[in-house]
Amino acid sequence: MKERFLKTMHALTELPLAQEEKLLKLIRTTSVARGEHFIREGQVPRQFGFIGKGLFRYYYVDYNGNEFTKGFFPEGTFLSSYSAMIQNRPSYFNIEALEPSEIITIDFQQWKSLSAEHPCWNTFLVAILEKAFTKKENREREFLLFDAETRYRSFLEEYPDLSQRVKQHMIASYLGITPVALSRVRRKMGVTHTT
Amino acid sequence: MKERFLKTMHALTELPLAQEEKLLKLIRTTSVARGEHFIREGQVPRQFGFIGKGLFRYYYVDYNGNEFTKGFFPEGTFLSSYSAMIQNRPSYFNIEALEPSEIITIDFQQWKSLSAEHPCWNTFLVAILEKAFTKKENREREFLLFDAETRYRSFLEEYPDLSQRVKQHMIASYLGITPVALSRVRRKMGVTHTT
DNA sequence: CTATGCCGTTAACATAGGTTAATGACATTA
DNA sequence: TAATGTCATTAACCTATGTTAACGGCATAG
Repeated sequence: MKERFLKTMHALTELPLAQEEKLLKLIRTTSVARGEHFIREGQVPRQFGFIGKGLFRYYYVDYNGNEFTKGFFPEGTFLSSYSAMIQNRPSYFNIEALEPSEIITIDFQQWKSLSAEHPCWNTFLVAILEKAFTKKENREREFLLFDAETRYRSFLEEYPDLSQRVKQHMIASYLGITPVALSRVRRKMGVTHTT
Repeated sequence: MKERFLKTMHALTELPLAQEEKLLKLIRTTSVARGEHFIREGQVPRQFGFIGKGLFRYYYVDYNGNEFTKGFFPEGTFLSSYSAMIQNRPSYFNIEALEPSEIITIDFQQWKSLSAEHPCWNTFLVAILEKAFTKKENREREFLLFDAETRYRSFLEEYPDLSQRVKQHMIASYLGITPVALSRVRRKMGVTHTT
C-alpha cells in the first residue's frame, strides 16, 4: 500500500527525499470494514486518507432522510471532507466504505506543520485541487446540460467497473434520481439486470 | 482598479514586495463592452483576468443552442477558463460581460514563469483553488438535494444584488430551468415583477 | 409619436421523473 | 427447508418542469 501511495504522490509532485521520509513518518494504516464510516456528517475532520484497496462513497442526507451520493472513490484516490477539514468545521456529508478497504491516514495538523516546511507540498496541493476542481466543474456541467439518461451513460463511461461494484440505488442517488427512475432509464436503453 | 486588485491579492497570500512589483509589470487594463466576450467556447485561453468593475457570466451552449449559465462573476473576482488554460486546451464555455466592465488581464505564460520563481504564488493558488472548489461543491450539493424553488431562494441569498442586475432568463439558466419555470416559481413565491 | 424588439407572464398541453405499492429473484438466517 | 430481508423491476398515478404560443409592458430607433 505504501508503494502505491508513494507512486501517486510522485505522479503529482517532485518530492525531495528528506520530505518524503518525513511524510512517511506521519502515515498510519487501517482497515475499514464494509459499511463503516471514515467521517460522519457533523464531525470536524481531523485527518485525511488515501485508499490502498477498496471503495468508498461520499453522501449527503437531506431533511427527509434521503441519501444523495456525492461521489465514488476507489483505490488509488485520496479521502477527505476537504472543505470542512481546512475550515475546521463539521462535515456536511458522510464517507462510507462500500467494500472492505485498506487505507492510509494522515493527521491534518501534523500534515500542516510538514507542509509549511517546504514548497513542494503546495505544488502537490495545487495539483490535487486542480484535479478536484476540474471534476466538480464537469459534474456541474452534466447537471446543467444533461438529462438523467445522458448522465447515466456518462457515469458508465467514466466508471466502467463501478456498475458491477455498486448497488443501483446508489448509482441512482449519484445521478440525482430515484432507483425507480434509473430502472426505467435502463429498460429504455435495453440494459438487462445481472446480479 | 490596481488598488482593488492588490487588496484582493493580499487577502489571499503574503506577497514579498519584489514579487508584487514583478506581478504589477505583467498586468494590462482593458475595458470590455456589455455583450463582449472575454473567451469563447473552442478558444484556448492565453490569459486570465481580474474584474475591477462590472459583471460577467460563464455559460455553456448545448447541442440545441440552449445557453446554461455556469456562474456570475462581479467586481473583485478573478476571470478565467481555468481548467482549459492550465491544460492548454479549448474552453468548453464562454465568458461574456453583462455590464460595461473594466478588467485587468495577465498573460498565463508570463504568470507561470513568475510563479515558478517564488513559493508565495503557490500559496496564492491554493487559496484561490480552495475557494473555487468549495463553491463548486456547494453547487453540486444544491443540484443533488434541492428543487428549483429552493435553488432560487439560495441564489437570492447568495447574490442579493444580482436579481436586479441580471435578466431573469439568465438566472433561470443558472438554476438549470427555463424562464417559464422560473416565472412560475416566482409567482408561487409571491414575488412581483419589477423592471 | 410610432414601429420594433426584447422580456416576463400566463395558459394549454406534453413529458420526465417522483411516489407508492406489488412482484419476483436472490441471499441470509432460523 | 422455511422465513426473512434486500434489491431491481414494473405499473399506476401524481407533480414539476419543458414546450409552444399569445399577450402586454417597456425601451429604443426611426
